[in-house]
Amino acid sequence: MRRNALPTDPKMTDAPRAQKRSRPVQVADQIKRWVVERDLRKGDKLPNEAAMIAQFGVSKGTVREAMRILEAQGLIVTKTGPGGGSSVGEVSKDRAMSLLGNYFYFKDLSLSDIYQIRKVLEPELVATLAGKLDDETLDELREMAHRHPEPARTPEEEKQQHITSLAFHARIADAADNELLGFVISFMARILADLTVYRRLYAAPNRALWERGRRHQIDLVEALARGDGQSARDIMRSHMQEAETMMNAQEMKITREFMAE
Amino acid sequence: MRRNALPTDPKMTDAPRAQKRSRPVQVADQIKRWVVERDLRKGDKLPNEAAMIAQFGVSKGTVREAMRILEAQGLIVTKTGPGGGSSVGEVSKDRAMSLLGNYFYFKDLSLSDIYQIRKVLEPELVATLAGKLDDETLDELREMAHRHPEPARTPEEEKQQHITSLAFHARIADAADNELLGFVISFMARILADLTVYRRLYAAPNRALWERGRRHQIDLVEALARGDGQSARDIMRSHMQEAETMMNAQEMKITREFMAE
DNA sequence: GGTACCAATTTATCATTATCAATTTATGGC
DNA sequence: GCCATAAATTGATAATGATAAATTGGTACC
Repeated sequence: MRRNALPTDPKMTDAPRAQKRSRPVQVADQIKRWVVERDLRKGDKLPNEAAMIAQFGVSKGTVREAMRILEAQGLIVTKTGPGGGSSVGEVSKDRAMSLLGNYFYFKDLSLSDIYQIRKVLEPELVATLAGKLDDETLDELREMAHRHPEPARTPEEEKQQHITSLAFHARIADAADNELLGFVISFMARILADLTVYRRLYAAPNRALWERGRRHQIDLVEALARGDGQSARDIMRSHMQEAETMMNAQEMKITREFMAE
Repeated sequence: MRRNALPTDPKMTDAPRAQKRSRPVQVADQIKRWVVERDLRKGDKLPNEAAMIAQFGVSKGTVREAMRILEAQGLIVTKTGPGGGSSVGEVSKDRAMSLLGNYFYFKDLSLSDIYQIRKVLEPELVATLAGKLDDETLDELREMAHRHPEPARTPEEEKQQHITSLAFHARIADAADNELLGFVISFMARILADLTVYRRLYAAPNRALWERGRRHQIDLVEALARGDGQSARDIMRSHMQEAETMMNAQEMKITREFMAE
């Protein structure tokens, strides 16, 4: 299947274009078009600096600034030395999350915002994933679900357990066939994981609550393993409901760092 | 409330860092940190080129490349002239969508992927929005719902109707309190809108089907206006179900352009 | 003759410096 | 007030050298 196309220039038409935008940006857009026209894929090489200088009739500095633009967007990678130069580089999930994180840096997301979405998306995901996970993935999930057999006794342990739990959800998301669904869920897990660096999320929960959360994960993996989508959906729903309750019980200002790549 | 923080550098620790990454990237990261430390906001000014050259001890070209990196990510804007220079610029929704679109360029999303998510998110959104929209927004929605009183007679009209319908959904998403929820829904609407540029999405639908779709939108606006969240949710669910059916009836390869900023 | 190593060469990008052009705000004359 | 001009700032080019890494080629060893 042919792929999607890169965004080059929306607002301006072709004739009066080329004005008002800096040369590096124009060159970057031309390179994007060049890549799309040829349907280049990850690893395919671009012309080297000298060739671009000649082709676009701009200076070396301009070409380099254009390359930094494309590099910052994750679209190319550049290497020095013989056989080096720039080549098309698939945008990594990490980078995409960082760039999206920059957008939400200014947005003051709340925990309830995130849980409103988790509550509906995560059950949907596990329902479609039931019976489709390979043994290796299931084993990984089992390991994570069983990793902490006792409630945390220190804030450090608690933080570690929380991170493991988020990694559990992210691992499921990574297995999604639906890339968009998987991405959104992973993104939320990452936001939540970043938060724990700066603030303790869970207040000392009682043992019964903790045990229910653990059971949820364990039961979920087995429902996924035996292909029981409906059970998986129900368990996840219940799990999300409970997690949200715990979150809401906390003082919950969101203080997130700009995400790192 | 304090805001989230920018991603500077995850993988490397502080000591052995600063190696292996190009100077422009290092400078860009330092500027990010500088911005976060001072909690600068949109419009706040950064030091000018000359000052940065002095502060970081690098050449003008390096500083400029660093600026292009930050600019490409939407984090700064730069102006020439007296009183010009670079300043912090809130990442726009459009740019965030473009950058995210670059990621999915390589991912071969299918229509059913998108509808799997729309089916659960859009009903959730309208349920929380019922009774909370101002009159101006409601009027806009009414206008869009009523804009095409007759089924399309030509492919051009049909495309226009489809775009209006997606704008309807995007308009609702823009009104969301939950910025993440609104963003994801808008993003999906934009992907779908881009698709129509290259391919006719709807096959000649029968009049009854078309009329039901129109009714859905009209009824939805009124449910939102009178604050009836449950009805709004049900209507949207039904609407998504029907739209998905129409989509699935089509040959549906996804061929999207790289999104433009 | 082949193979493993190591140094020199070559091919790229990386980075600096110097200089001038373009743009836009500020200023001063009227 | 208006308009021309100056000043401040980024934009762009050219020339030069530094740095990184793959290739080449030589050499010793078996």
